[in-house]
Parts: sequence; C-alpha cells; structure tokens
Amino acid sequence: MVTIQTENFSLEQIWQSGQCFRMNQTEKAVENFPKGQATDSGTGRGYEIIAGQRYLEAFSLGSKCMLSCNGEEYESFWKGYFDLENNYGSYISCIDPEDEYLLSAARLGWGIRILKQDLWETLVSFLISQQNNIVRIRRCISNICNQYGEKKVSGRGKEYYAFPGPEALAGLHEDALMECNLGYRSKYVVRAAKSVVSGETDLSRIGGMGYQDAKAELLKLFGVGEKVAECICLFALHHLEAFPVDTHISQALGKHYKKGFPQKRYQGIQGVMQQYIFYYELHGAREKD
DNA sequence: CGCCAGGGGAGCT
DNA sequence: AGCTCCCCTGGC
Repeated sequence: MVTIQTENFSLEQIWQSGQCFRMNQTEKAVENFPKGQATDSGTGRGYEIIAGQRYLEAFSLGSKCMLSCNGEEYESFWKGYFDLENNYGSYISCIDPEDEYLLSAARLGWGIRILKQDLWETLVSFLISQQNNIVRIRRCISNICNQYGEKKVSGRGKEYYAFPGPEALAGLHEDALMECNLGYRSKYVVRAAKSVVSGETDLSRIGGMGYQDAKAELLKLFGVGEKVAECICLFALHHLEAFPVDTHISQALGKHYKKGFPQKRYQGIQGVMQQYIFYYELHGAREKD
C-alpha cells in the first residue's frame, strides 16, 4: 500500500475525463482500505484500474490517495502512469487571466491528469470510440478483454483480464469482434492487429517518434483519422501538443473561441487545456447559448 | 416498429 | 476543405 499526497490530482476527475476505459468506480475497493477513513470523506470513492497486465485499486480521500501497490511498483509504473512527475498547477497558471471560460474549466477540472497509457491499448480503445458513447466503449473493451485477454489474479485475490496483445487478435476474421459489440469497428481493430503483427506498423518505433511523425504514422492505419490519432498521441504517447477535436470540443470552440483556440499561447500544452474544456463541457454547469 | 444519435472515417469532388 | 455516405447498437 502506498499513500500519496499530491496536488492537482483527482481520481474522480480522471475517471470522468474518459481517457481510460478500464478504470471503474467500485464499492469493493473501499473495504480494502482502513475503516473510518473510507467513509468520512464525502468524495471518498474506490476505483479499480487495469492497465496492460496490471491491476490497481485506488482510493482517494481528501488530498490523500491510497494505492494498492508497493513502493517499487509505484515508482516504476503507477507514478508515471498518472503523470505525477508533472506539476499541473503550473499548466493552469499559464492560462490567460482574461480567459474566463478556460479559467472556469480548469477550476472545475483541477485534478485531471493526462495518463500515460499503453499504445496498443489506446489505439484499440479509440478505434472503438468513433460514433460511440463512453458507456458502450467501456463495455466493448471489457468484452474483448474477457474473451481474448489473459485471466490474471491480483495480489489481493481479485480476478481480472489483461488487455489482449495484437497477436491475440491478428488471426481473427475481420467481423469476429462483432460478438464483442464492436459493430462495424470490428474490422478496424482486427486490421490494426494484423498490421502490428506483420511488422507493417511498429508501435515501439512510433513510441519513440515526435508528435508530428507519430501522428502521421498512426493516420496510415485503417480506421484512424485525425481525431483518433490526436487522442492516441495525447493519451498514450503523452504528446501534450496534441489537441483532439471531437463534436463537443468543436461546439465549445465555436461558442467561446470564434477566432479559433489560441494554439500559440498554449504551445506544447494544448492537450491539457483540451482536457479541461472537454471535462467542463461534459460535467460542468451548462449555460444557455 | 421506425427513427436517430453516439467523443468519426473513407471516399469522393 | 467540404461534402456524402457509411457502419452498428441502444434508447426512445
């Protein structure tokens, strides 16, 4: 068990930000944490997170957060996964003091982090995300993992399914994943798996590329367009200059940035701002048009 | 049952 | 760049 105390970190906000489709709120996790502490915080909630082969239970309590891993796992993996090395307060302080909208967005989403997720997993997740809603995306991914992922048991005895690697999906018929509820997106995922296994797409090479090159490489994949490529760059490769524009962001930009979003002012950290805006649009107070 | 939207993308012009 | 048309599932 590791207890961390970090500013600008909120599991709830990260969960709601929808970058990770294998993070869930859970009641069970609460039982695993010290009694008393778990219940007195109104915001206290447990989460379970599956990342690649790993499983983590996490519980936040005020400014503290408890993680069901040991110090070594925390230092070598989860610290980086949650991007706890970076100071998001400094990103927020970059915001134009005259930009009331963005200030409000950051005020609401103060605890969001840009996760550093596995590239393959993120690629598949966002291939599935197109023309799809978050609840169903979660179910799709859960189905794929249950069917094709390796069954594992956590140190605390919890069973879970790891995310299947590309080799586990490459042999499938293009429509095989319709059983997992992917619909027409099935062939995107299977083709991507084939491409990776054949060596046509080299994920580790893409992982070493800069933003522009990585994006260009991802765009070659069938089913990957502008928006999905940006999401992968941001949520897996941690290129913070990536700025995914989906329908929500597009609407928000039209409403609040008629002259366009000030990309130059936020050069290199646009992705962080995008997340504040996205979160604000989905979970913030709605205003009239 | 029909209709339509859900964090796009491909394939045209 | 801006259009169609496309695909599937779930909710109404």
